[in-house]
Amino acid sequence: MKNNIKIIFHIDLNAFFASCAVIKEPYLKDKAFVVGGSSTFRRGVVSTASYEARKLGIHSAMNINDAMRIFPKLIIVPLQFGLYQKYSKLFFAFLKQYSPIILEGSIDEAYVDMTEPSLTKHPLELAKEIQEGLMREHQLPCSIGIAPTLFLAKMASDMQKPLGITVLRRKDIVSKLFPLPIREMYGIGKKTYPKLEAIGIQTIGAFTKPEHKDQILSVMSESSYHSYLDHIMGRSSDFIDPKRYAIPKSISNETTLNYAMDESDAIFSILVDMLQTTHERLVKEELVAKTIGIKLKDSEFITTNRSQTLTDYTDDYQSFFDAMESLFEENYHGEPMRLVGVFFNSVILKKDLKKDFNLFTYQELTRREEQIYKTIRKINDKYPKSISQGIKKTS
DNA sequence: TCTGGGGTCCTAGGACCC
DNA sequence: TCTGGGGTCCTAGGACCC
Repeated sequence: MKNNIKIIFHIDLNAFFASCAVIKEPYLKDKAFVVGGSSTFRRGVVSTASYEARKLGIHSAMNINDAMRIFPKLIIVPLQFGLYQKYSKLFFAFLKQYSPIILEGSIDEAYVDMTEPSLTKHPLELAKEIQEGLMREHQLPCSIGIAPTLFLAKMASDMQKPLGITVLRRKDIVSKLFPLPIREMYGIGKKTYPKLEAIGIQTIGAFTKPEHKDQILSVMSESSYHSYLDHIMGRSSDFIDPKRYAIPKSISNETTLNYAMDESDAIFSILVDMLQTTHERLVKEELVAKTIGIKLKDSEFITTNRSQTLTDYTDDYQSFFDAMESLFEENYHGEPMRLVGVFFNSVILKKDLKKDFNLFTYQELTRREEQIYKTIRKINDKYPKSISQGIKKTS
């Protein structure tokens, strides 16, 4: 058992893109609207629905056309990423007033270690202050989960929306977490929950029953099973690493085409455009990458990724271009494509490059040295006397 | 109903080396 | 002579999340 129980807050901005839209266009307040889509091409999906739209049965990931069919007077607000970035920054800056130990879970959610602040003020009071402060200063409604681990805090913040505050202690797990449908568990997605439901696991509580273990192992690996079990029982991580996600591990750019395109030159020129914009971002953020790849989706929406790892980390455009060109030539054979994209993998900070390289050389030298010593030891074992005599001579 | 775009993490197999 | 196991890197794909 842990001696020091941590107090982790998970703070989730409610309908974040919709909240930003209302800040910018106050007339949207209390209206049924959605953010997302690309109305000019009549394609795309709902990114975020306002709470009024949700009452009508409109939800995120829904096709815009379907949403319009439900409510023809639905207002469609285009995505404005600059706006979200701006309010996201204000959100995290606001939280830093309470604790420096913050993990940016995504653009609109944060994990904060509130153990220290809770020594002088009750966690519930702190949560109320944060919730009211975000609303008063930035017009951003949020839900807050308070728990001893990151996972439990995340589950707790989901329990009351909007504007909820939920405490989930280890002793509350059976009463508050166990009754939830298994599909509401963070990490269980649309592929896994039907499998679990099919074998009779309907709730999070049922998942934990020892007599169900064998059945569950028929639909997932033993390591996944134990990791989910640890999450549920409050045995997973309570450590917040602010540096996690600070540097991207990959960056990418992709686009869905309006129709299935099969002109090789046209597809390649789109790829070149995407390489340019992705490469610009790489340089702007002072990153280097080692792997470049292309992503293609055919008219059946079957995805193919093809990548190539270069000999070294680099930000040299021509190297990426050449690799991309050969990947395209080797893998594209004239099929109609609905989506094309470019991605960089194995991304690191440019300033870490020297360090990494030195580390590599160091490891390489160490490895060679060890080999040499091994060889010497072998010889030593074979001819102990002559070698020791030799050493004596030289010393 | 023809289906976004940007990410993270995990797994598994093959190649290669020791 | 045959066989083996472990570690690391690369590639591809899948699941999941916002």
